[in-house]
Amino acid sequence: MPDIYRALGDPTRRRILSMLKRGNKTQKEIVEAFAISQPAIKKHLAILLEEKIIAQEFQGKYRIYRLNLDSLQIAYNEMLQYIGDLLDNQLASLKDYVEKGEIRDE
Amino acid sequence: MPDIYRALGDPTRRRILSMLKRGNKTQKEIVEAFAISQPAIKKHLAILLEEKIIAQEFQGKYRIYRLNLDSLQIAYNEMLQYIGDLLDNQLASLKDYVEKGEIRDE
DNA sequence: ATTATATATAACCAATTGGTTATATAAGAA
DNA sequence: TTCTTATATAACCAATTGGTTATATATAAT
Repeated sequence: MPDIYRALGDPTRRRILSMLKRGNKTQKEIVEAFAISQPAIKKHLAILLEEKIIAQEFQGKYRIYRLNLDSLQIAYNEMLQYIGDLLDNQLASLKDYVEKGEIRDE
Repeated sequence: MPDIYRALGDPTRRRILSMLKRGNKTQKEIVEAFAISQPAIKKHLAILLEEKIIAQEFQGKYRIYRLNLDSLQIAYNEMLQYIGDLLDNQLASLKDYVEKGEIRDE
């Protein structure tokens, strides 16, 4: 199982995910957006890949990274559920409700 | 700021929180529920305290631990917001909606 | 006062993390 | 082919983590 806590447990990794939210990026583009070295970024990407939060595409000498929305969604649901339970939050069930389509905004 | 990812990043700590959900516990009770040593549990509790996810009460020779629901709620909201944004999830705003009281189930 | 119990602390260990610099490899451009 | 660029890998480092055992301290009970 992907460990979402590990994946999101670092602020640099969270910033990388936010970048990818706004569009797929090559490793070079990501490296340039940060003040740390290429190998350091590479390690963060490796962890995000390992936890299946992002995916990689090979295109010539480039590596193109994108969010893996499916597994993010699954991880999100689990966290929502776990912390929601701790808080006796009805949001988790409300969420199911929304997802089943009973509430639509379109 | 409390680091919720650090706090929840370990399965033993998540189990401790689930225990505390069902009622306040002394350190001894927590130790007895796990197969690891008292100092190991102590360290987990120290991290949870540090991140303000739990609170401690001194009662004679006992230490009584309880969930800190306030900071859990804040951390929860932040995570909800952050990951929700990544997913273009309307849940965050829906959540505000619920919290403002426009939806009631009682 | 002694003993038992709950918690705290110290010292240690192996693995992981987040960074570095230096260098190798792969692909594209001149 | 040579040069440049993008990525990968290796070796290193300090700090953190998650565990251990042994021991100290504080409180309560006999």
